[in-house]
Amino acid sequence: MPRGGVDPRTGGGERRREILDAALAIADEQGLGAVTMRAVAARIGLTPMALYSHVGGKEGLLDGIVERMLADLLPSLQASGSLEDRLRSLARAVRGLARRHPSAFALMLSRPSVTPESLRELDALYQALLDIGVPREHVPRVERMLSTFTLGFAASEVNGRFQPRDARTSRSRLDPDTYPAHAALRDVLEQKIDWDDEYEADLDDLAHLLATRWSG
Amino acid sequence: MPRGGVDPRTGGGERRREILDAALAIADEQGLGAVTMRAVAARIGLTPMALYSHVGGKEGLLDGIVERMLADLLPSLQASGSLEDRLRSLARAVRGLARRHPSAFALMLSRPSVTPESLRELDALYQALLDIGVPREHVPRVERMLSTFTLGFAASEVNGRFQPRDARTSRSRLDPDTYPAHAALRDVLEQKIDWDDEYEADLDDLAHLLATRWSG
DNA sequence: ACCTGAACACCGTTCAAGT
DNA sequence: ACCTGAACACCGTTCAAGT
Repeated sequence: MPRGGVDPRTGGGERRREILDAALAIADEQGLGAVTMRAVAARIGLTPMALYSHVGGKEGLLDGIVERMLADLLPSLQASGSLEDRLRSLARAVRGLARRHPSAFALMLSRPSVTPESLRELDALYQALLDIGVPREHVPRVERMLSTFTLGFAASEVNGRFQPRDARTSRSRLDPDTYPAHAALRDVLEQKIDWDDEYEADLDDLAHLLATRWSG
Repeated sequence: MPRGGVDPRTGGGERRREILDAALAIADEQGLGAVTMRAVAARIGLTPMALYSHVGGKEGLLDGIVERMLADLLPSLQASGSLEDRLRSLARAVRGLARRHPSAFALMLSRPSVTPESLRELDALYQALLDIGVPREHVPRVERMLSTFTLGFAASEVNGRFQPRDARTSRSRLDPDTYPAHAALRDVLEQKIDWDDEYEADLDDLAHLLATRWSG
């Protein structure tokens, strides 16, 4: 084992960045399944084996993709405005990230992020929650709750979990006896959904929660 | 194309169930990556090609795994007690499902579920939200918000997103100048987290939201 | 330090054939 | 209807070798 050497999974360098950008581009164009050591290498004119010293292997390659995506969120942290505006700005940035990288975004919910960039983002979130008045001992938990919802919504949207393939047609033809609530909500369920509006309404609800939970 | 035939991806039968159970068992024992057409076939003494008439291919196999997991949630719907108790019971069942099938659970966030079982679960949820007093036009959105959080929390927990590999050691050694909020929360961040407690606290928050949002 | 080339043990899936 | 067997075009990774 290369004990004294540089960790092959995190070693910096331009080549590493070039590799990760190629992997992300392939994911965007052809899906995560097309992100292959061979395909990534070919896109930048290398042999598959050349990647190993830069990303360590397939798993390291996927970790690196998450790292690159998180870097995209940094600018939204410098947004000005009220605290709530900055939280909303970050939440919107997460959703925008999911729409830019719909296939790769799934990785965000499955891999812990411990890069310096993500920690800075986390720190800004902690500070915002403290300033809003969330009790110290609840701050990490509330951050996890908000990030879980934010990531989960974006992932659900881009993965199509919210849009069953035959939703509008079959949902209206459900048997009212076995699915009474569907029948009662039939007109609501047949409405076309604007996901921008839905997301903003969810953020309103969460802001309401933060505003009322520890004030009464 | 077999236009008049039975859809190969949804065709019932004991063999299909046997195949899906084998796939889920392999996912539980060796991870989702080990769920291979060849491995699943071998476990029940078949040739890989024999699976195609029952699940339609690799994608259909993964859809089937979701179908089998959702079936596990049904019993929790018959729970008695108050409406809030039944919602909490379902939320706990989702988390329990994730812990029984940590590897396969990731599929739940990426695939829309339109099987009859999942629709019945959805119907019960709609009814509960209506009874609680959520306005008709908000019910589908609130259901999506709650299910997104519930699935996202369970997925984050079992995937390790909440537990960065070197969390307790490195988090306490962060530079206070670049990570001021982490420094301010240092004692809180060093506490050991009980995920049962955290989940219940989150459910309390969401119940608070439902109780206050449309009453004032 | 960085990269290549050949080889190994795997994949999912098509196709023609059996009963 | 259900299953098999051989074949095809892929994978990630090891290893020995080059510069």
